[in-house]
Amino acid sequence: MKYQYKNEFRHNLVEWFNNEKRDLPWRHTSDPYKIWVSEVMLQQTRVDTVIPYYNRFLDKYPTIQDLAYAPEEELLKMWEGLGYYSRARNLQAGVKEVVEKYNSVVPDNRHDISSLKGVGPYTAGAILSIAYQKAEHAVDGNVMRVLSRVLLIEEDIALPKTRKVFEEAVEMLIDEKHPGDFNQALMDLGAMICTPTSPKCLLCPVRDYCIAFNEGIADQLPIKSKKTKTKKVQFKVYLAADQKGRYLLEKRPSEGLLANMWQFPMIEINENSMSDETFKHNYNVEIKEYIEEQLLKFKHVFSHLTWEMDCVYVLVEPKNDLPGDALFLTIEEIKTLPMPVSMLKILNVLN
DNA sequence: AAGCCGGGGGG
DNA sequence: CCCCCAGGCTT
Repeated sequence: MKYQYKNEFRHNLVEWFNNEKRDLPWRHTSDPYKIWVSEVMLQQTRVDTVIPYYNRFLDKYPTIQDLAYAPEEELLKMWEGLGYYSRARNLQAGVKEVVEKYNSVVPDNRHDISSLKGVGPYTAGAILSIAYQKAEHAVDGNVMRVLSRVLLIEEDIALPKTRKVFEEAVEMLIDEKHPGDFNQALMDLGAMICTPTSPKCLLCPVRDYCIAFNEGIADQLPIKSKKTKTKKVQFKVYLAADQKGRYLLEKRPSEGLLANMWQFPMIEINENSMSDETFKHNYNVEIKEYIEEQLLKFKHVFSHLTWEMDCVYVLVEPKNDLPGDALFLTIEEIKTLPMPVSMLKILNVLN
């Protein structure tokens, strides 16, 4: 596979980047640890969302050792609202491994860095190219979109095997002298010019070298097959206060959706089960009084799932020991726990 | 290869 | 309503 204009393409792209690049917090450092943090936060997450999290996170954990030994609950609280919470746990596991097995020095080769928890092909290439100036590919959604247009690649980017096509394309095109700038230039171009819909081709620094633009089909690329099917689940959520005005909270299981995050008790609504009976049975409590039959009702949307939440406010009295993962807490205590956004919406009503 | 894993912004 | 976002892990 050859591309006769690659030298000009490369030059124009990096030149554009030097003039137009966004001023982002992680572009003020070359610390591999900080680049690593930014790349993990940016997985499936927009730049504007990440910026405040990134600043707060590195203020709390300025060095790799600070993060390696942070309490998980505190770590999750710092990640609260970002989503994909396993990223935080995997990041800490990877960081801890670097501290203990690599003398706190982030590996500078693809083999070793890829062995770290949470570091996949993209993140490995991003850290290696940006922090260490290694000529490594870093193929993300932006890069696939840009190069599918420039090189008229019509493979389905939803298929895992397609990534290899783009990795080879980057290896062909990459600026060996400025690999970090080259990779980031592709991402900035994808974010600012070569956007998913309505690409601003007239402002594009490499449109002369873009096959799709010259054929007038840039807006038809990339090809992506996957479609999302979203399920609905109904829950009755119990804001259950005891005599002292504390609320019943529980910690979610250590695996699966929203692992280890805290929530108000919620019972899935089935056709053939009574939610209140299940609630009383599961938590060993008696419902003394219904304060609010419908305190709050809302939908919370995930990627593949929608929770339909029906929240009630009840006064309860413990009849026996609570389950091991549940306890009564004051509002102030609740606010220190990591909770998913769905639960923060409910917590806000209590104030 | 396909499913799971959050949340938000934009068309 | 839809899609997509500086993806990775598990099965």
